[in-house]
Amino acid sequence: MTLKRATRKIQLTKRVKLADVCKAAGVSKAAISYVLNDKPGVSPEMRRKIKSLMRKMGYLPTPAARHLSLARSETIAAIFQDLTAGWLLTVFRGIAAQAAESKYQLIAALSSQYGDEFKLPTEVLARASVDGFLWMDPRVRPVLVKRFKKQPIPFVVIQGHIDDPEINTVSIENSNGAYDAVRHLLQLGYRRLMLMTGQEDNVDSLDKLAGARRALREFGVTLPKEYILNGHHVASYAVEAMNAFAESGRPMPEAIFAFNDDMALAVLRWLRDRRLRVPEDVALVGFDGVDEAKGAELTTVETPIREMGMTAAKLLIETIRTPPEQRKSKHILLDGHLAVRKTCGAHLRQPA
Amino acid sequence: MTLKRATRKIQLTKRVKLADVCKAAGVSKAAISYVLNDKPGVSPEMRRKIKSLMRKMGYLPTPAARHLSLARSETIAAIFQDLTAGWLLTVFRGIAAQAAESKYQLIAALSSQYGDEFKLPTEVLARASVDGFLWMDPRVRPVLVKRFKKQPIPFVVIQGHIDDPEINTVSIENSNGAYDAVRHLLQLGYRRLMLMTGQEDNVDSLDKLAGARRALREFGVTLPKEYILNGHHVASYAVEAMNAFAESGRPMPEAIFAFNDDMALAVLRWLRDRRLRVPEDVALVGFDGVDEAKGAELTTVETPIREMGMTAAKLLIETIRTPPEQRKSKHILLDGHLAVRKTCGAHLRQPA
DNA sequence: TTGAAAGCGCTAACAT
DNA sequence: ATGTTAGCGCTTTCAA
Repeated sequence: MTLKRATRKIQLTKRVKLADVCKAAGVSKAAISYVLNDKPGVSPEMRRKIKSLMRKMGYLPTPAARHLSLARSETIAAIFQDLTAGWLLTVFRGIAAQAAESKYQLIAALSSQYGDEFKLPTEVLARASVDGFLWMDPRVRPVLVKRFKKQPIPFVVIQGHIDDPEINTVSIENSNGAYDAVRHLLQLGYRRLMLMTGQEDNVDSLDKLAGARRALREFGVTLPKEYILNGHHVASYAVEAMNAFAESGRPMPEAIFAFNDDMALAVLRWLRDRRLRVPEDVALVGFDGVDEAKGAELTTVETPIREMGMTAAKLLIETIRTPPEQRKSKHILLDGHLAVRKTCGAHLRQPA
Repeated sequence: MTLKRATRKIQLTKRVKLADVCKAAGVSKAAISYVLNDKPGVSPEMRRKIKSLMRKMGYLPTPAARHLSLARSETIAAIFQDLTAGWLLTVFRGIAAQAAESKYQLIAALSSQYGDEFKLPTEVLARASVDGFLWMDPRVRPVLVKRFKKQPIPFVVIQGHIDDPEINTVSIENSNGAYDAVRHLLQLGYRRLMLMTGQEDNVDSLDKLAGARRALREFGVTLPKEYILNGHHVASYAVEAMNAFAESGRPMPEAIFAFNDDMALAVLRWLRDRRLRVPEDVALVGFDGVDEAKGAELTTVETPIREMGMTAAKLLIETIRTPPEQRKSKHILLDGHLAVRKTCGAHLRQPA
């Protein structure tokens, strides 16, 4: 690390405040405030004069004073356990886009540094001027959430499986999407299926499993438990699971439904590394609709991840803008839909 | 989109304020404030009593009031043009980690929605209670930055190539890193080299080019301009450039130095798709040290991206905590270092 | 150890 | 159209 120390000191101007401008302009504070907030009550010429004076003096209103006076900061916080590429980043960018659109500032609070899933929201509420917050943490549990209901500050839980009528939630629907994916495979004639799931206690994974099971039941297909692999929703685990499966010597499935695209893409690579053709030898369907899926021609359940972020932010801001006594909480569920591409083999089995 | 409308209204508790607690406790506001801020001046028993009372009444101090009173919010803003996976996300997470470590809140401001590179910082300063900001935008120019020097709020420019002694900057060193990479290739005996650069006017790219040229000069090697390809620092452009080069019919280079890993990895795939062995037929070196480079055994100039974010945040917070009249600006330059792996062929040419 | 009161810099109701 | 002034909810000095 190279370090140059600059010698000259930074120039110092004391902060100009509203009172200074008002003195210089020879008008009252109210007039300045009106100009600042584009409100009527000031003559056009005075308005111009004040504006140019503010610019000349380098006046910038102190947000904290506005926040206190107005009792709102037009700032929201997004609370995430972590922010990694892919899913989470997409949700976050959706939130950021909607916040900007609604002229709100966005505080990013990552709990990876805090450990406790309760501490972070508490910390943010205590230290930051926020009008509300978005909460996206797979660890949030109804009990936890209840403790925040007492605060008179609104929040929205994202993909949190909280079934409390008093709490705003936005989630992506899992069960029907998984149902569609499996039904699609069954309709194409595949019978020996494999599921690559998320962790056993992951609610999203359980929902997808339920959907998959529903489709299997409708087609009267039974799935031996050896063909349900736990990939933890993570590519490397999926590969391990495939390796273990291969060693077991069981016949390869005709088709695989992976509960997310990360795993599906890993499985795709795994299969091709072993000279298995996709979809000719093994068909494959994923879930999520991440960007890479398109390039890989992966058939997958495309879900509106970015929209979920935007929707959650919009819902939060709407709630903030609604007088407390008129607020009603909403549960918004966003549906995915099957995007049929090459890896499921539909183009081979149902020629147009 | 399915929408369930919950019927029960959210329970409403009016916000408890300091005055309420002080009335309930039968003490003055000062006492409450002391307890709140862990300051002396209150007897232990009273302190306990007040604490339990605050909890019971669900009292949370209003941050905006603190901010105004203290003239600081312990909040900083990170201003990015956009937040995408890879480099930018890594910088951002470094910032977030350091902010959390220093107990600062972090505002994420993305200019993708604003367009103008000047508007966003202005907007943030006007609307958010921030004590300072980090500015990471390849479009920042010295003129632009000068306009913010007048504000009495500190900021740090990240990877911005601002050579102003009064402005704090943190950047990653490009030229020496590129020099090391090219010298390494030359030392291994390669002579017909190729450079895959960033955009012509990109300062980072120009710095790397200068470093590369310096190494070439030292070895007396001249590089025909046909072997300097413009990959715009982007994978897809790099592939296009390789395609165009292949069509030209010129002999393939013995070694390629790509100015970032995204391009290097793309080139790696391109080469292998054409049955060219790396490093046996063509050696390859990248720049950045992204996560994927390790898996691909890519020799690359590893740069401390995350550290840059952390360092910038730390510098900003230090500046904030320094009385204005004592502030001195710093220019911090973080060095990368060559990580020798398989794609440069060192293990073949210099057997241990 | 405790309390009273003067800010912090703005907004907005009210008076002129 | 413009000025006056009482908050907003906290911190902190000063006096008791």
